[in-house]
Amino acid sequence: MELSATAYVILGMVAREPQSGYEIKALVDKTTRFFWAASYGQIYPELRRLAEAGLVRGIDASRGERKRTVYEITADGRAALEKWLREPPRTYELREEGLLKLFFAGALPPEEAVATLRAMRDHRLGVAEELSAIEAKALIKDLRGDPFPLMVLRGGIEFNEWFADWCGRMERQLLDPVRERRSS
Amino acid sequence: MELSATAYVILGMVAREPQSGYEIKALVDKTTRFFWAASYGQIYPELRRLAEAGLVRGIDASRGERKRTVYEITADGRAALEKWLREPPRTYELREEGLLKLFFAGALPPEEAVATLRAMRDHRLGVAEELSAIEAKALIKDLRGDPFPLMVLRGGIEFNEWFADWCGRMERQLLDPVRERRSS
DNA sequence: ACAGGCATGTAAATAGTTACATGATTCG
DNA sequence: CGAATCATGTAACTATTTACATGCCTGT
Repeated sequence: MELSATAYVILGMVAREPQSGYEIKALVDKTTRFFWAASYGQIYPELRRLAEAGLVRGIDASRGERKRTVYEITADGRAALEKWLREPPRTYELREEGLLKLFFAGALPPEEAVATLRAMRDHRLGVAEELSAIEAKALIKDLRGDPFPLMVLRGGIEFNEWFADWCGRMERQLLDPVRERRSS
Repeated sequence: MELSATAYVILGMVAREPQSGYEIKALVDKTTRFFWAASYGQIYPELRRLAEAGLVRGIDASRGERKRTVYEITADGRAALEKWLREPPRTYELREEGLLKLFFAGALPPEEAVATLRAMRDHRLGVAEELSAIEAKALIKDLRGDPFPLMVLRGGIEFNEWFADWCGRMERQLLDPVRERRSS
C-alpha cells in the first residue's frame, strides 16, 4: 500500500506517543513545518484512512463532555514506518520561490535584480531567527534520548544561514564586475 | 488577478523569447526543475488561461502539416511578471523528504539512523553531480548577458554540496559521542 | 461574561502528477 | 522501416490549502 509523505509524518508523530489530531497539527507546526507542513484538511482524513488500514488505532480519550480521540500506532503501522525510513530519499525538487525569482531576475533592471537577492537574504535570516527561537524552547524540555529532532532543527538554522550567506556573496559578485570576471 | 508560481515560470520563459508548450517543458526540465518543476498537465492548461487573461498571445508557427503554437508575452504579461519579481519571497517550507526521515530516525536502531544520513549524503552528491553536468553544457551556449540562470544553477550545486557536507558532519557527530557531548 | 485555547471535522478550490491518446517528422 | 523526438492535449487521480462550522473548557 502506497502512503503519502504526510501519512508518514502522522505515523512518525504517533509512534513516539499517542496523539490527537489537534496535537499532531500543533507538533508539526512546532517541528517539521519548515521542511514538511500539514493542515487539518490533511490530518483528519489521513488519520481516518490510516485507522481503516490498521496502521493506527483510535482510542477514546474524552475529557468530560469534550470528545477527544488519540491515535496510537499499531504493529503494522510501526512496520510501515520503519520500512519507509529504510528507503533512500529521492527528493530532487526544493520549491524555493526566491530562486525562481532570481532565475528570472534578468527581466528587471540590474539594481532591482540586486534587490531580489537582498530580499532573499533578509527572508532567510528571518527564518533562521525564527528557528533559533524554537531551538531555545526545544532545548528546555522533551528530548529524552532522541537527538534527531534537534539535529534537524539545527540543520534548518544552518541551512538558512548558509543560504543567506550565499545571497550576500552573489550580491557582491553582481556589484563587483572584476571579481565576477575573475571567478568565471 | 492571482497567478500561481507555475504561471510565472511560464511567463518568465516566454519573456525571453516566444516558446511552444513543448519547448517550455523542455526548458523547465533543463533549468528550473531542481527548485520548481512543471508537467504538461500544468503547462498547456495554464498557457490557455494566460492567453485568455491577455498575458500571453498564441501565434501559429506550424511546420508543414505539424501544428504548432508559440506563445509570446504581452505588455500586460511583462508587467505582471515584473510586479511579481519585485515582491519579496515568502517561502517557508522546503519539502525535503530526507530531513523528514532524519527527524523520525530515532524510531530505528542507531546503526540504521546513521545509514539514513549516509543515504542522504550520497543522494545530494549525486544531484550535485547531475547539476554540474548541466552546468558544463550551459557554459557552452545561450548565456548572452543574463548571469542569473547560471548563478542559480551554481547555487544549486553549492547547496547540494553544502547539504552533503552537513550530512557528513552529522554522521560523524553520531559516531563520536565525545564530540557530541562537547558541542551540545 | 468573554477571550483564548482545545478539539474535530468538512467543503470547495487550487495545485500538481501520471498516464494515456494522437499524430507528424526526422534520422539512421 | 523503426526509433526518437516534436507536439498538443485530456482524464483521473492525488495532494494541499483555506475557510468555515461547531462546540467545550479554563482562566480572568
